[in-house]
Amino acid sequence: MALENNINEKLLKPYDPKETESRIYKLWEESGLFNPDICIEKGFTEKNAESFCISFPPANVTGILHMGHALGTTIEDIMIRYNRMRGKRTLWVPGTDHAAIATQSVVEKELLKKENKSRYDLGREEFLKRVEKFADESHNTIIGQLKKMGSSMDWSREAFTFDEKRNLAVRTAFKQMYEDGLIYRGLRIVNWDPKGQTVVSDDEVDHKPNKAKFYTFKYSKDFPISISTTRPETKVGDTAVAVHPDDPRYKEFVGKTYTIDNFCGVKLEIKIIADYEVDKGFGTGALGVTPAHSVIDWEMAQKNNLPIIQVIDEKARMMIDNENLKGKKTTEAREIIVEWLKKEGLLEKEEEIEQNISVADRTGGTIEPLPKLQWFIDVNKKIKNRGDKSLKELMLEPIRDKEIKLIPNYFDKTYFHWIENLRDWCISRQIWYGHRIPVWYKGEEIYCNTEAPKEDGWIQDEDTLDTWFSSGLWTFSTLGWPEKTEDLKTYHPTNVLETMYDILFFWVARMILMSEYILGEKPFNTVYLHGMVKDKQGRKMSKSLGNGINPIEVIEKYGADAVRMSLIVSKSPGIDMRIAEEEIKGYKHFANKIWNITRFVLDNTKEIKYDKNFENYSEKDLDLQKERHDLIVDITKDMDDYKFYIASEKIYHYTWHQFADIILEDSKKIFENGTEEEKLSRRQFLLHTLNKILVCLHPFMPFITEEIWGLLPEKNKNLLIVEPWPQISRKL
RNA sequence: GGGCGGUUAGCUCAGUUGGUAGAGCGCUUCAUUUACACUGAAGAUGUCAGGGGUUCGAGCCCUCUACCGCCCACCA
Repeated sequence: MALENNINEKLLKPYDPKETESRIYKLWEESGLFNPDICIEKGFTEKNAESFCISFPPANVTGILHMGHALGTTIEDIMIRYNRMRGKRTLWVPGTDHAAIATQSVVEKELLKKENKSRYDLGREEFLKRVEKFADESHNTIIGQLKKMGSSMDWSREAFTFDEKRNLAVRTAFKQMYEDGLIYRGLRIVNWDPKGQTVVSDDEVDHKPNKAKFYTFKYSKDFPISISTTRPETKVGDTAVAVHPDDPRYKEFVGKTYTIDNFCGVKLEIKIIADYEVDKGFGTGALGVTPAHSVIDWEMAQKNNLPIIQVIDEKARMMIDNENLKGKKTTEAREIIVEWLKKEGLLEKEEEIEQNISVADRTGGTIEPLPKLQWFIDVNKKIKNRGDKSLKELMLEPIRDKEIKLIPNYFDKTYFHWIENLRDWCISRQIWYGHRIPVWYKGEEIYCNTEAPKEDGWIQDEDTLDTWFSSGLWTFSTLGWPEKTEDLKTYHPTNVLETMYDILFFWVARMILMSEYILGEKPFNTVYLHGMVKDKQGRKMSKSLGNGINPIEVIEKYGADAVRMSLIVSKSPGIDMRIAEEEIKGYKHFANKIWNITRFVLDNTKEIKYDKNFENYSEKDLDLQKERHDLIVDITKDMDDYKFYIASEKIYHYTWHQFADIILEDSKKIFENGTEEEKLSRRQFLLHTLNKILVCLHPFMPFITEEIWGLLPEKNKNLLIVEPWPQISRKL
């Protein structure tokens, strides 16, 4: 009897993921089973089943997905598929993020490169059209990529951080915070990015090491105190010199004011003040106070009632009324002033030092601290209907009280540290792509609401919101808030938030803030933080190094199942991982192994009918059954503990090195020399074990397992995605 | 400056409540078409970074040190 007639011809050839995966994904989509409502409708999920929900971290519409996205998506899909198989009412909400500044920067860069134009050349309306077109294209690419990874997301609930519903959520949240006095407008020294022409928050500033010249000089020959600086050009804006109150060298001068008639052509009034912030041991122990261009100096100016003179404008050019300096770039002005100091014999010392310079993380522009009127969220104000707690406390408490569990838990400490140092969050941006601030002005009057005022003459604030404001609402804005929807009731708080550790502050903290403040509940129970995907040598994958692995390319080559396994097996949470193509290739071999296991099992069991409840196992097979049962108990526990890296390795090891290498080899002997009872027992065992392997492996390798599931001879079988996970006794 | 993490086989990493050191890849030898060569069998490889302590017993707990990595702050 020829083999070919009895088992599917597909199995005679090596497993072909490329042919299989798109077909299987389509099958799933057509079944509708990614949608929990349909699972209930079709009877796969109990209506009152416990819910399990993950909000997919909305992917930035800035281009294509990278390996990090592939990792996160895989981990989440594993959790979703596992919980769906456990019978839970399981929802994975997909979405994308408009990513305001990130997306705008990408489009601006392209515009400059291709057309040599700035956004101002196009104007707000035309520029926004370009951004939207780009965002739309990126969105489509991203959705396609997520499907290729096998993500079992409920596409009917897809959301975008900048669609109509989310925009309403943003306006509603803003209004509520404004009315509670948590959002206020204030004049502050902010991080101004001259390149992006916008303010950025403290979290969006990176520090880069930089060699700088450190100059020590006096404002004039008669001035009693020398000061030091790396930025002489700001010194034309000085209004004081601060010294330590206990510094004997300068005590006698404190309180006096000196007039310098000519400091590089500028007249200065310098008051000598005492402040404990000053470090006696640094430089000359005296600090030239520039209130308009330094945060600490600004604070000193407030305390001492000093005049504030802005000398640098938004384009990082000198705005002081002086013919030598006006309109000059800060770097040019620096040279002019240093030359002048040299000429006048005022420069005492010039040394090279290592310092850090602040740059905007998206544009790379050098941050210029400037005083500006911006919108802030007050993190310290007590909130009446939240038990007089501040936003800071609302963010801190769920983590401190273990109501939200971080995996790995050592991130708790990092989180606390960040909260302790948290200052008011600047939420207004001068970029164009984003949620417009729902505030209108008419003369001195200010109006804040979700809709524009009806009367004429009101002008809306030009600014847009920090992108993290809308992402902060994500766990509940995706479930329909501000409407009181069924979804919101059923799925919030969500169960798990899975993301990379680098946005713990940007995003995770902001979600806790928003959910605790607006809904009075946590946004999720567990935060699973994954590490960064690096190349074989441990370097960050980047375009400039050209060492990135494109997930889609490797999926084409080795299959999504193999890519998923390579990202999961023995890769612990929170820890950066290295990935090499050979490793992915290894799991393609594994897929083929499973394929051939199936071929062997089906070929050797075609005489019998699979009996799920078969009981007459031989003694040997009872031992094997026990071993298999113990393994499933183990794996189930690992899955419940979020230890996918261990569970996946165990099932891999069992499949290849126990089932294939030992049990299948042993079966050949039984089929040759065994009794009829032994043969029947083993045949039933093989079929039963193959079934269990497919089930347990499904969350990790969904495509091949579903494909084989469909090739098994049993009739009336449901899709594997809704096959119940094995029931195990928890007694042991 | 403050904080966090790491150091285990040649490489990449696991190692549950303390109880005889593990996996994958690689390497050596053998098997040569057997469900699978995208294969199988056998094998070699460790001062668990170092010192000290607790314990009957430490890779794991405590303590000190060294080195690597990351985060936050930032001295003008």
